[in-house]
Amino acid sequence: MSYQSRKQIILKILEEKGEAEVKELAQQLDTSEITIRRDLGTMAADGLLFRTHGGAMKLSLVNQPVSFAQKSNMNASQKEQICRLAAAEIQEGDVIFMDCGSTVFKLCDFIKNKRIKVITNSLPVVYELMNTEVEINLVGGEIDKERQAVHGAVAQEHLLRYHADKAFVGVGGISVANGLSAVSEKEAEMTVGMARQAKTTYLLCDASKLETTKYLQFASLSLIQVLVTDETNDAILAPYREVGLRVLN
Amino acid sequence: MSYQSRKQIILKILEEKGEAEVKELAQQLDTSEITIRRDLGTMAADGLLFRTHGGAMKLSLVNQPVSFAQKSNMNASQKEQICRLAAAEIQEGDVIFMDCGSTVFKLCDFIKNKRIKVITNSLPVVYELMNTEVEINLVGGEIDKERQAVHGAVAQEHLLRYHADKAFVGVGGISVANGLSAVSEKEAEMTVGMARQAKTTYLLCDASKLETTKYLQFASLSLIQVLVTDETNDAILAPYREVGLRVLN
DNA sequence: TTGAATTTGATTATTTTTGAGCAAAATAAA
DNA sequence: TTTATTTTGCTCAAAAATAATCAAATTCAA
Repeated sequence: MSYQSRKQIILKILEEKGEAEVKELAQQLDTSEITIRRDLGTMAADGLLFRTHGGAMKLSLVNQPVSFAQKSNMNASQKEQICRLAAAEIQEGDVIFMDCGSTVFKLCDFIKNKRIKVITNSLPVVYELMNTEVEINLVGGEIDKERQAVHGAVAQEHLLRYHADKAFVGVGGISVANGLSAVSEKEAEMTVGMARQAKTTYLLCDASKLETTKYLQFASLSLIQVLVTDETNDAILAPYREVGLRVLN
Repeated sequence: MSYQSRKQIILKILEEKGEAEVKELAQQLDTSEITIRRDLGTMAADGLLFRTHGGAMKLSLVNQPVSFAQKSNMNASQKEQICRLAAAEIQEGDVIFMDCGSTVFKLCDFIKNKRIKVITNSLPVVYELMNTEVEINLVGGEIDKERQAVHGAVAQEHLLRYHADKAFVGVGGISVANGLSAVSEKEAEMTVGMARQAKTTYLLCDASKLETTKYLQFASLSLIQVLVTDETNDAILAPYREVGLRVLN
């Protein structure tokens, strides 16, 4: 049996079991341990597996990339509903902004198969869309590790280069009286930046944020054009409609 | 039986079984082993199959695309040695460029605990440094999914805003006669951009790339100041020293 | 038919692959 | 830590596969 054949079998075994020992492989492939060791050596050099003492492991078990654990599992069903509504607004060929909020992140699931261009400052969004049809443009600048996103002056200037059909943004709080508010200046800055460069700005906002105000009030309601929410109580939504907002729910 | 008829049968057998041995084929086609070897040789040259020792395999079994993760694990120990040398050059407080090569990526392991600032266009580098002390600045622009990196005109302009103490870059090939060469215009552009904005440019280059030239020749040796390599043969390295390069090995 | 070109097979030399033994290194155990 | 065990890397030799060379057989075209 040739090296190539053994290689296929070893990879298959690793794929199934995750790891394997030299002895075990030698027995299964009916060859000597030294041959297996040599095989594992070259395969490790080719980056096909991770060599351990006494055996080998599947690569993905060793160097798994940072997983972007999103807080997006909170209120998952509400967020999904909001994103379903938002995604329905997106046309093939659109250029859209997506900011770094957890609700906006969920939108990824609904646009993976659309042929659109996404401009974002959110690393989880980039990661999520990496293996899809979507073209991605990443905002450059300093990375805010806490938010897993790019913020700052250079990021703002980067935004100015682009114009998009739609911007999808999140927010800390929204109220008819006080407009939009945020918990972070950075996020507020990015929200404003994207909204200014987009024809239409969609605010994705679950019911718990309606009629709340966070510490930083940063823009009036006129910054956005569409409010997408899971709130069903028309008494709460009516005032937003009255000031000219389109409301999707 | 003619070569053409044997060729059809061999291809059919490979299609069914995935692989076959010379002996086995000689028996089935009622001919000598040397003839089969000759057949397999020409067929492999024509790209119809993959030649193994003792036989042949179907191409689809062998030609799997190599991912970035695999590339970065190829020749891992050489790359580690190179990166250890490179990392020793980095001082606390430095601002450094890192490009999107797989050798440069390995440098991440050695700088995680340094208090430095990294400017990069490589997403794997960003992910790898996300949970470390390192401050990260991400080059903005269009994402090249194949290379998992940012490239293009906007990325170039982004680079111009920054100056760094050191740039750590990879390359497709390097030779005293032809200078630096690459397999992709995008990578070459980024390499030049980083080198121009850095006081000192370090080329991380494993021995296999020394004295090779890839299809795109994009800069002379004067672009870089330091060559970091695992090559130990001074006869090969001497010419680089003679033209004024500092060589670390 | 003749003769040139091609294909095939045999023989030998070279290369590649494999396995064994032993010292060095790494891991586990005390 | 020290000691014992396992695993590995190394060199060398045997075996297998291959390449190279040359001769025989076949094919093809006048």
